[in-house]
Order: sequence, then structure tokens, then C-alpha cells
Amino acid sequence: MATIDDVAKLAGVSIATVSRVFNNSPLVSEKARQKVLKAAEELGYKPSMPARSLAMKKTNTIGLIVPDISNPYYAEVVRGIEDVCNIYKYNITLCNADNKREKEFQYIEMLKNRWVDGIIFHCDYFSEEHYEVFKNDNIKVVLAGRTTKFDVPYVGIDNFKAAYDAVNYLISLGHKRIGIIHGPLDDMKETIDSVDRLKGYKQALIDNGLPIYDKFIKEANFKYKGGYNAAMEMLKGEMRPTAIFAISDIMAMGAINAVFDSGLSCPEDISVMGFDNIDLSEATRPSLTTVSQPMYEIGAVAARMLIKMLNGEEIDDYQIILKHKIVVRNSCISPKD
Amino acid sequence: MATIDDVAKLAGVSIATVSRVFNNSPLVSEKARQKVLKAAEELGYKPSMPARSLAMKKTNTIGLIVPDISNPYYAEVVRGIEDVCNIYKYNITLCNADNKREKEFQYIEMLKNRWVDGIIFHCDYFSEEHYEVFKNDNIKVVLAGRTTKFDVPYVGIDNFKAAYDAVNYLISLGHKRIGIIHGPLDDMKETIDSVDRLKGYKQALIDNGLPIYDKFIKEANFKYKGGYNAAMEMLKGEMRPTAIFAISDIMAMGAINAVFDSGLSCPEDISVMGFDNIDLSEATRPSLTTVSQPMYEIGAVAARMLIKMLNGEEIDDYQIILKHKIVVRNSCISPKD
DNA sequence: AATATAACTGTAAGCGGTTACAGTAAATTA
DNA sequence: TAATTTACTGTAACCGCTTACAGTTATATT
Repeated sequence: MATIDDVAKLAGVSIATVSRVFNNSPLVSEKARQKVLKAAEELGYKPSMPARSLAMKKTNTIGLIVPDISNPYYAEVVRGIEDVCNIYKYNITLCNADNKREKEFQYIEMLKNRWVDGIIFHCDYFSEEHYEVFKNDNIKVVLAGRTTKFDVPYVGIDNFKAAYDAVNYLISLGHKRIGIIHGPLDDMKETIDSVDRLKGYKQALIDNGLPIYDKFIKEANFKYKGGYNAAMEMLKGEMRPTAIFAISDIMAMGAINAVFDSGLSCPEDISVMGFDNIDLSEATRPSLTTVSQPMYEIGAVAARMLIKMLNGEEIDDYQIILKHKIVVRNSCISPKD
Repeated sequence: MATIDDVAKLAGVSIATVSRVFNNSPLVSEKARQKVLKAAEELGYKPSMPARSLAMKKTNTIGLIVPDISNPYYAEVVRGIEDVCNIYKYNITLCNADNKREKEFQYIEMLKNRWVDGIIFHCDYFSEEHYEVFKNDNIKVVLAGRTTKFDVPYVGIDNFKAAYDAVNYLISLGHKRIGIIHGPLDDMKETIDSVDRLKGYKQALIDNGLPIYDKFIKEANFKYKGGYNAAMEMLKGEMRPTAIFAISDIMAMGAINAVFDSGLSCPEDISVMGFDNIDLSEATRPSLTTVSQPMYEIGAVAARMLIKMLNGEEIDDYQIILKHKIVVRNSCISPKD
């Protein structure tokens, strides 16, 4: 590969001039600029990023840590991130940490050694430990899809409110016995999706003067099968709910099929509501009424914010809550009784 | 951040020794090694990748170009890639090219300037132009999920054979009127998924002495709605197929719902077969009989091959065809008549 | 015409590492 | 004990770029 020296020699100028041309410095005469451009063209020269990074202490790269890219939810977020990074000439280094603390820190360490300009971090739970690491190493970071009590920039949604609204919607339809299928709760740490959504669910019931039945609260693993099994159990026995709120669409799909396999029909006997509004939620039968999360926007806005931070631009708000909304389709109707 | 000089000073050795320690050179005394390690520990020193990359002309980074990460199919492939890259201490730079030639070349150029050690390339159609670019720039590349007639390493599946097997399966069930919903054909270029699968479909019919009806061949866009519309049209009018083969699961889901919305039932009236075996294909009702593509393995094997190439290791086979298989579920049964 | 200014241009010192090569001290060998 | 070998260690050049600073022209000013 041609280097800056080759170009300088061929163009008959110094390497400083070549560098200036490629950095759009105004300190170059038009004549010199043309000579350099011509020489570069001839040699197929493009500046080497690693060399430039070393000299400028800037890599134009953003590290991206997500739990699992093969999950459609994160894939959509990442797409949003990549799109805006591409616009601003940033590159993305992708890391799958599987929500494992150890892997996360390992990746953070590695991204640091690679001098990434900043990190977009997406995890289930942003702990104090995370906070400390980012703070001590002075790493520019924005949290995607998650809020936190720590002083860290983020863009996410209000999970509590979203679940609250969802359950309220079901109640407004006339439902009084509403089940929930939530995700793993760990140690009931705050600000996990599952915890917040579960809280929102409970609060909605309370605010409407409805009782909370433990039998109607089931934990699953965010997978289809998990949703299926949880719903199956919930539907066993005498008293069953008239509606089930699954906090992910995938689990909701499992729930719908569990309803059918229990000899009941959806939505006639049991309404099922999802969360996320993934592409396929309109493909189920019945199509899924769900809470829509703006996944692409979460990614795009987070990336935009980070890039602004890197450029030292003014930022109005470091903690952004994007709006969720209820998408009404066919899986929820008023109960018969 | 501490540099190698800081460590050298603190440890009372030269930077060469520090470098040797971090490169596991045997040319260091145990005493010196300990001093260096201690000093590094104390300063929190880790070698800078950009500097190292410049000196060694190796970035330990692999460029990854896919059409669209938000498509679950590619997301799964990417996960496979990332997992093995992580094992071998490689990093991934992710690029979404949307199957646009221009974006692809732009990204290739950019990855080159970043001195990535190699590229894993996933596109719909690998053209001569692509071949030339990779060849001229002497870029190490492996194609994922795609075969080609050019002399380029790849790991993919045999789309022709896969479609052939799928249609054969339907025929073995007793179907004689089988429709296909394929993807965009462009200019009928070779080695596009769609073209190969369409050919496999036709060949299976021919080999079984069945007629090919144009009416039963519909083009769609790999989306749910596209599959739905294509199936709807196919089901209109007098003569309709008894089975529909959609070359992606998503389109198959559309087809299933089109069957229902036509007042027919699946699989009793119309069998529907998919392609890919994405996670959700077991979540549909009826669950989807489909051709399984080993997406994760495609990614993992491609990454492993590229890394071997980068290490100059021996490689048995530069062109690997992974096995597909028919996954029998409930959406296909024998026709009534 | 001499001087000041503007407009470029080049030299050289980094950026943080790797590594060839030369040097030194200790251990072996003769 | 001297010579040779072994086992480290350090010096310095280099990787390809940026940029401060010191020129060097050409142009404008007095």
C-alpha cells in the first residue's frame, strides 16, 4: 500500500502538505492540492487509519456491547446505531456479552486498549460496579435501552409506565383477572426491565382497586417456550385469568399457543398482550396487541448523543426517555363475563 | 493512560524488555519479567492496540459486511462469527450494506484503510466486480452463506439442492400442484439464493414428471406481507396448488395466514413449507415444516476459516458446503385428493 | 526600494509500540 | 585462565501519520 511518503515524493511536496490536503487544511495552495490529489489518485493512496489514530489519539470507532445480537430486539437497536455512526464516519466494534458481568468487563477493557472513542452499552442491569469502571477509566459511554439512577447518559423507555399503560389498557377493556409473564428477576435489583414492568403491572392493578394474585405472576426466560410453559401453568386449575400480559412478544406468542393448546381460544376466552412490537407481531394469529418500543430510535438516538459528546457539542439532555405506545391489534378484546 | 515508557521507567528496564514481556518472548529473565509485570500492574498499563497495529501491520480486526443486521437470519450468522472471533482474540467491525453495491464498495474501501486483517462478506450476489476488487486489493476474504463460481473461499449451503429436497419432500407426500414464492430475481444472475432455489424447485418437478405452471410461481420480497400477498394471488381462481413452498420462513408465515384468510385451512387444504428454520418457525400455528439452514455454523465456520488464513495455517477446503435439512413439523401433510 | 504582511511549505518531533542488531555479563568449555 | 557460548538487555530505527514551529516566497504597504 502506498504511504504518505510515496505520495509526497511523486507530487514533489513534503508529507506535511499531503497530510494537509487529506485533512482539508486551508493552508495549501490550490496548485499543491491538485498535485497531491493527482499523485494520490495515481498511487491509490488513502491515509492509514491506525497511523492516524496513533497520531491523533482518536480512532473514529465506537465500541458496542450488547447482550446478544441474535436477539431481534438488539439487532434492531444495533441497526439504528450503525446507521447514524455511518453518517458521521464512525465505525462500530461489536461485542456480545450475554449479560455476563465478566464478559462485559473483559470487553470494556479490550475496547479501552483499542482506544475506541466511546462505548454504547446495552445490558440488563447497570450496576454500581459498571458505573465505577466507566467513571474511573474516564470512558465516554451512553446506555442504550436502559435507564439508571447513576449519573450516566442514557436513552431508554419508561418500563414502569409502559407496563402500567398496557395493564391499564387491559383493565379499560374490562379485564379484572390479569396475569403477567415476566423475565428473570435476579436479586430484584432495580431498573431491570422485568422488575420495572412487574412493578408497573402491580401498580396498575392497585390503582384500579384490583387484587393481585400470586398465581397470575409467572417468571419465564424471554423465550417462546418459556412463555408457552408459563401460560400453560397459569391456565391450569379453576380460577384463570381473562388476560395475560407477557413482557416480550416472543413470550406472548408462546402464551397464545398455550391458550389454544389448553382448549381455549384467543382472544375470545383469553386476551394476550405482548411487549416490544417486533416485526413478527403482526404475523401471529391473532395478530398481537402489544407495547411498541422504538428500538431503532433507541439505537439511533444513543449513537447521535455519543457522537455529540465526542465532538464536544452541546447536549440538551443526557437522559432521554423515548415514548412507547400501545399498538392495538387483535389479540385483546373485552372479556365475556 | 500509561505508556510503555512509563512502565519501563518504573520497572528500571528498557522499553524493549517491556515489549518482550507483553509478547511472551522467551528472551526475558524471570526477574525482569516480574519487575515489568509489577510495574504494569501498578500503572494499569495495557499495550495500545493502534500503536501495536501500526508497528506490526496487523490489527486483529475482521471486517464484517452484511446486508442488514436487523434481519434475524444475518443476526444469527453474525453471532456465530463473533463467538469464534472472540475466542481467537479478534474483533469485529460491523457494516450494513443493504445489498447496495455502492455501499458495499464504500465499506470495503473503508475497511481496507483501517487495515482490517480480513473481511467476511455476506451479500445476495457475488459479482465479478466484487471478485476483482478483493483480488486487486489483495484482501483476504471469505464469503458467508453464499457460493460462487469465482475462486474465493466460501462457506454456504447448496440452495439448489435444498429447494430440490424440499419440493421432493412435498411430492413424496403426494402433492402434484406445488407453488413457490421466491425472492427478487434481479437479472437472473447466477448464485443468488432465489435463482438457485427456483431452479431446484423446477428441477424437482421435472424429475418427477410434473408440469410447471407459471401461475404457481410468484415473486415476493422476503417479507411477511410479500409472502401473504403472493399466496393470496396464488389461491385466487379455479386451479390452486395443494402446497406452497416459500423460500423464507417469514414469507411462509405470510402464506399460512393468506391460506386462512382465503377461507381455507392449513395444512388440511394447503400445505405450506418454509426455508431457514428461524427461531419462530416453531411458534406459528401450524408450526412450520421448513428447510433448516445452519446459520450460526455458517458464521462460525467462515470466521474460523478466515482466521486460519490469517495465521497462515493449512486449510483443507476453501469452499465449504454445510448441510441443510428438512425439519418436519405440522404445516405440511398429504393432500386430500 | 525597503519593509511588513500574507500565504504557503518543509523540517522534525512526536504518537506508542516492535524488533534487528549490537552489546554485556554469566556460564561453559577447553 | 582464556575463549567461547549462552542468555539476556538496550539502543535506535521504523511503522504512517499529525502538527508546532521555523522558514520561504510572493504580495501589499509605506
